[in-house]
Amino acid sequence: MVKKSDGKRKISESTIKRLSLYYRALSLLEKENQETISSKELARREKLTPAQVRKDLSFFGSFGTRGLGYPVSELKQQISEILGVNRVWNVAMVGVGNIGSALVSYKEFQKQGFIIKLIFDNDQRKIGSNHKGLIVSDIREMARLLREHHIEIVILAVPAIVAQYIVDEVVAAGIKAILNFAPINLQVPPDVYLRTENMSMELEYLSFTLTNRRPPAE
Amino acid sequence: MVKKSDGKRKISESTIKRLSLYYRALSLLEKENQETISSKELARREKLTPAQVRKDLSFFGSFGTRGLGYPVSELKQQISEILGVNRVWNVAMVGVGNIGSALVSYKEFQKQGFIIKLIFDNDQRKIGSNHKGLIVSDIREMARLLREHHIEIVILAVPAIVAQYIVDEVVAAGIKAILNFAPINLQVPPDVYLRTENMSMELEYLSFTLTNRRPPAE
DNA sequence: CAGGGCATGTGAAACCTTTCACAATAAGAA
DNA sequence: TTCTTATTGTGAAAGGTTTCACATGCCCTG
Ligand SMILES: NC(=O)c1ccc[n+]([C@@H]2O[C@H](COP(=O)([O-])OP(=O)(O)OC[C@H]3O[C@@H](n4cnc5c(N)ncnc54)[C@H](O)[C@@H]3O)[C@@H](O)[C@H]2O)c1
Ligand SMILES: NC(=O)c1ccc[n+]([C@@H]2O[C@H](COP(=O)([O-])OP(=O)(O)OC[C@H]3O[C@@H](n4cnc5c(N)ncnc54)[C@H](O)[C@@H]3O)[C@@H](O)[C@H]2O)c1
Repeated sequence: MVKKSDGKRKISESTIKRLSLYYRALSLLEKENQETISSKELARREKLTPAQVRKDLSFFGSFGTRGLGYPVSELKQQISEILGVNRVWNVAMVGVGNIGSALVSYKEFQKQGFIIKLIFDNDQRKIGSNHKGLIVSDIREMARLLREHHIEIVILAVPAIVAQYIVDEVVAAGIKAILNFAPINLQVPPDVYLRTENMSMELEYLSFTLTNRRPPAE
Repeated sequence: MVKKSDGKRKISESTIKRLSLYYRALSLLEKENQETISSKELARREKLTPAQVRKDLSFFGSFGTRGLGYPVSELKQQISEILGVNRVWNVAMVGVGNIGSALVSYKEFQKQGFIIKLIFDNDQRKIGSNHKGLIVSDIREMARLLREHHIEIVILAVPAIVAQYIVDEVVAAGIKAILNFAPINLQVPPDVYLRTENMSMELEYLSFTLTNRRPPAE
């Protein structure tokens, strides 16, 4: 039994992120041919609590069997439907510099169904060159190409200074989902989903914990 | 007046992450020679609420002036002390592949005081080669070199399959802070701070929102 | 086919975070 | 100096998330 019809469930960001963790864990378990898994064991593997695992899953349905646990393959399939990763997403990369090229070369994204179809830059020396089988397109062709190739997700790896400008173009081209790597707060209309990956923030978080940690046993 | 002595304040992860945002915003404001900023304006710039900004800052002290706002340079300085970014951190990178090289080439980290001093790999073809002025060291020398160069933070950019093994070595070498890019849940002792940057999770989050978004006006 | 054991699913409680709302108060005007 | 205006700093309220605890119910054994 899967809850589908009640369209106004408010699922929290943390629940969705944990679904990603469950999905990854279940993929590994499936490879190991394990047939079922308990919330306890799944929690242990992802450093969570069993109650949290059960509560998260319960928002979407009842997938387990009392006394036994969850069927690995079936639950994985269910979560893939919830996350929308049971399909292929057409992705474009904008900015083929250090981080942009690294991401284009990363095969895991493709394996997970995020297929980078187009890559853009404004550097004449890069336009036309080949990156892992993809030809760098001119940024001036972006709006047209995004539409023609039915791109649904854009990854932004351009300098922060031009990021807002590019976002405006991307939004104007009808894109509704953007993953941004520039360390800047970008403005988008409410129907566009934006996630910003901020690596400096993670380093600063480590810096904070190192700085403010309890002094080692006085 | 700065709260310093009360050592058991529990500061939430989200507050710390927002401090990073404030810090970045204040750096920009300082460059624009703005002298003061209100919680209202700071909130607007980072898409937060004024109350949140004030509450966050109030955990650490009273930095503002009623009726006027916060002094930009002074607040920036205070936050840099809180985050521990008013100093230099010695960093090592393990794994000089796609993402590792991209991060080593990224000058912003150095500018922020996170200085990559050492880079490691186990690939004989890479060991000894030059990346942005740094020579790739043999992973077998890691424990010794980490100590000799007083490294405090390690960035992990190795394949997931070897990540736990490397973490164990890094921990054995006395490192207390690790930023991990491998999509795997790593085990560390309680006195070691680990942050994992999971880009697939962000793409899956976008996939979820695109899949489950309210259908556009029926 | 009955009973014990085990793990789910879930309200309720506990806990944590954000927002509200206003007294306090500094700056600048008059 | 006193008044006006603006904005902080912060308890209290509201809202959200996690954990607890247990009834429920399926599996497996005998
Ligand atoms: N390199 C990293 O490890 C890293 C880490 C965290 C964040 N970032 C962020 O990611 C972004 C890219 O970083 P990078 O190191 O790859 O920089 P980079 O300079 O190597 O790459 C940026 C690319 O964007 C292209 N570009 C510039 N303006 C453009 C435009 N108007 N249209 C299209 N393309 C344009 C450039 O030609 C270049 O190829 C930056 O915002 C940076 O802050 C990078
Ligand atoms: N490339 C990306 O965009 C990207 C994105 C997200 C996550 N990641 C993760 O980051 C990690 C690195 O990815 P990548 O694309 O750079 O891979 P890569 O294969 O290009 O680089 C990995 C590097 O680690 C080195 N290495 C392997 N075993 C080692 C060992 N035992 N000791 C020292 N070095 C060792 C390899 O020689 C190689 O240089 C992976 O875990 C990947 O899942 C990468």
